[in-house]
Amino acid sequence: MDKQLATTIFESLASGIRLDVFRLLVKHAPTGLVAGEIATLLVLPPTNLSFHLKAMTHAGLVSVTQEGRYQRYRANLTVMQALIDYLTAECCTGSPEHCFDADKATSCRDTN
Amino acid sequence: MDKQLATTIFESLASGIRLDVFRLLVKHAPTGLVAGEIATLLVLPPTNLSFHLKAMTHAGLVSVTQEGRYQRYRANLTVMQALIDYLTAECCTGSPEHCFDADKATSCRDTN
DNA sequence: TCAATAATACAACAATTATTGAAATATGAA
DNA sequence: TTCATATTTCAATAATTGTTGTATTATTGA
Repeated sequence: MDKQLATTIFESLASGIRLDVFRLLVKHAPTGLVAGEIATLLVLPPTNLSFHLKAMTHAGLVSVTQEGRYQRYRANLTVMQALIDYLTAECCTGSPEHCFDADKATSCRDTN
Repeated sequence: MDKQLATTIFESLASGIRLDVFRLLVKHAPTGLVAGEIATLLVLPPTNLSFHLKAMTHAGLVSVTQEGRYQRYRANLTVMQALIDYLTAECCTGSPEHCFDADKATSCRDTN
C-alpha cells in the first residue's frame, strides 16, 4: 500500500454516500448487491450511485461482475484489510506505546 | 466513533498534503512539531499549511498547544486507533472469515 | 515602546467533486 | 425483432475544497 493508493481509498471513504455503500456491501458480503438494489436501499438516483460506485471501483474498494444486465458489486475486504494494516503501521511508527495497549502491540509489530 | 466523525477523519486523510503532515507528526511523536517546522520540512506556504492543519485539528486527528508565539502540533494517536477499530468493525461485520486470517480474527471479534 | 517573527484570518480565485436529467448501451423477455 | 429494464455515459450546473497573497493578531527581544 503506497501513499497514492491510500489517499485514493481515503477519498473513497470521505463521503457519506460512499461510506454507506461500502458498509451496505460489507453487510451483504460475500454475495454483494446489484446496482439497482443499492440504489433502492439507499434511496439514490441511479446516475449518482453510478458516479460513486465508479470512484469506489477505481479505488479498488469494491469489485464488480456482470450478471446479465445487472452489475453485482461486492466489498473488497482484502483492500480494507490492507488499509487497516497501513494505518496501523502509520500509527505505530515512532511511538507504539501511545497507540496500542499491550496485547494489541503484538500485531502492531507484525505489520512493520 | 459515529459515521459523521469517521467521514470527517477520512476527509482529513484524503489529501496528500494532510497525509504527509500526519505521518510527519507520527514520526515526531510524542514531541510534535511547531507549524513553521512542518512548513519547512514539507516545503509549504504557511497559509496553505494553516488551512490543512485547521481541518485536521477540527477532525481531531491532531491537537495543538501554544508555546509562546509558536503553535505545537501533535498527532492524536488515540483518534487514529479509534478509526482503525471502526474500520475493523466495518470490515468484520457479516464475514470476518473473508477479511482476517485465524490469529487476527480474535482481535476482530473484540471490537464488535 | 518598537521592530521582528510566528501563525492565522480573510478575500479572491482556481480547481475539483457532486448532482441531476437526458441520451446511449446492452441485456433479457415477449 | 421489438419493447422494457438495468446501468452507464455525457453534459450542464451546483457546490465544495484548495491555493495564494495580503492583512491581522500575538509574542518575543532589543
